[in-house]
Amino acid sequence: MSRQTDRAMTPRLSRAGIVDAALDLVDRSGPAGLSMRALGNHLGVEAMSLYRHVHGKEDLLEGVVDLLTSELTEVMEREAEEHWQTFLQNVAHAVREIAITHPLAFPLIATRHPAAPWLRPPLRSIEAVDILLRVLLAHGFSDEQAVRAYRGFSSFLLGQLLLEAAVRGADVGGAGAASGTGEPSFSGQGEDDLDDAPQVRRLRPLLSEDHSKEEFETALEVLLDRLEAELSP
Amino acid sequence: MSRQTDRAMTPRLSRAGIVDAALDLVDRSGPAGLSMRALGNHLGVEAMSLYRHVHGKEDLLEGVVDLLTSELTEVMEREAEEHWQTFLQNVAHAVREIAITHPLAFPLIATRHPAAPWLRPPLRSIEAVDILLRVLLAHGFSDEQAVRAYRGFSSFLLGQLLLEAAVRGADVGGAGAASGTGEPSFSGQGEDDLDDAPQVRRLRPLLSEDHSKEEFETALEVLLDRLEAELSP
DNA sequence: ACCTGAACACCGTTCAAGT
DNA sequence: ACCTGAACACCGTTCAAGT
Repeated sequence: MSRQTDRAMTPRLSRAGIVDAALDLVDRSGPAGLSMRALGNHLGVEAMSLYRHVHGKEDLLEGVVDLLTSELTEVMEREAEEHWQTFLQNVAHAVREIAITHPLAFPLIATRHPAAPWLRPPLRSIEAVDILLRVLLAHGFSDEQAVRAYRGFSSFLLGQLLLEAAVRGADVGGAGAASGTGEPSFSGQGEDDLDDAPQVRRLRPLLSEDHSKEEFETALEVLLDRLEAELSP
Repeated sequence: MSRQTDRAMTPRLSRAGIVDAALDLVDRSGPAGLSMRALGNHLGVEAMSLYRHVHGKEDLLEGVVDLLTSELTEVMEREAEEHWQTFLQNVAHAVREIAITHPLAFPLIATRHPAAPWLRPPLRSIEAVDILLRVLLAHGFSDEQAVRAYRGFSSFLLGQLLLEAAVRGADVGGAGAASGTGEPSFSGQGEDDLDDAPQVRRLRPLLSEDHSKEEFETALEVLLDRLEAELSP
């Protein structure tokens, strides 16, 4: 039927291909839109076939998270020789890039239980954490300072980017809600509750402005300044 | 059969009771452990009966989040006359209390799409945001400063508490994994990968220490100081 | 070696029917 | 008025069977 080499059937499925397709599905319709059956369908195959290449849905999601963060580890390896401030800047921007290009998938990175208790999302691999600690230690951080910096850095990234991803994810499609059909122009279901919230009503334009880029940059600056101050008091 | 008043059957089910039970289930086994059928079972009733009192699972989860945050709004109302720094301190501690007592449920607050785009978790009600803005404005914050403070405050809470809840949630039961039976003493599946991560291995004791309380307090201090500096430059 | 059909134990949800 | 049985369209996962 289809073209194939003489002896062996080229396998139509592979773990990498399956994980790619899974990320694709999540990007389009969120984690709720990812089912083994929908994924099989998307790949032109029955759902059961996936189990040859992936240990189950849990493993599949793990694969998606790894795919998202693998790029990040590469950045970290590449930038490991930079000054620690430049390094953290570039890592932060790389994580933000992931959050922005995959707003519906980013919560997976944040929310799924990491393999070890001292792995703090969004840095989810031992390798990544090791590089980060190594860079800090190489620039004069004590053990305690390096660990504290790691903690502050991860908290900062998570808080900032989860909220930014939520806003962008809502634009893309949110929790799989159909948009366009249905209510004609009902711009949110808490619209009249604003009568009891005069400040929110008055400041609505300001509250709706998107300053995520600048906020991220200045919050990152603040964090780096604080780390530097703690480093050489 | 069972005791009842003369005329009317006292309804065995109510929205509040259902939502209470749902939170109970989530607290015990995480969001994955909450199904309409399991919840019905837990309440001694068929799953279909729940639909009289709750619009569906989505609405049920909304109810759980509201239940978790209702206490928070009360705190905010009670503390609205305090100085803005005291107010933010007390609100922050109230949110942390929720994260600590409901570590498996807290991600719901963080991750579920809020009703309006300018509602930033973990502050999920218009009322709560309005109180916060009002307090800040009453103490000399400009509109822009108040909105910026609101954004910084929510990012801080989310990053800090989501990570703290994740750690505590893993102890409680995590993603519904059975603990105790199974592998005898296999303390985590990335144990030998530590060969390639010398810093992580060396610093493992330090990385495993839990300083979430102090970190929360000092990060909160830093945030408040920054807001104060911005307020009167 | 790889994919599939059939099957099992679950989901959320609806609706006519019972009391 | 409130709860239920039966049913529908979905899930994840297993396993013997097909090619």
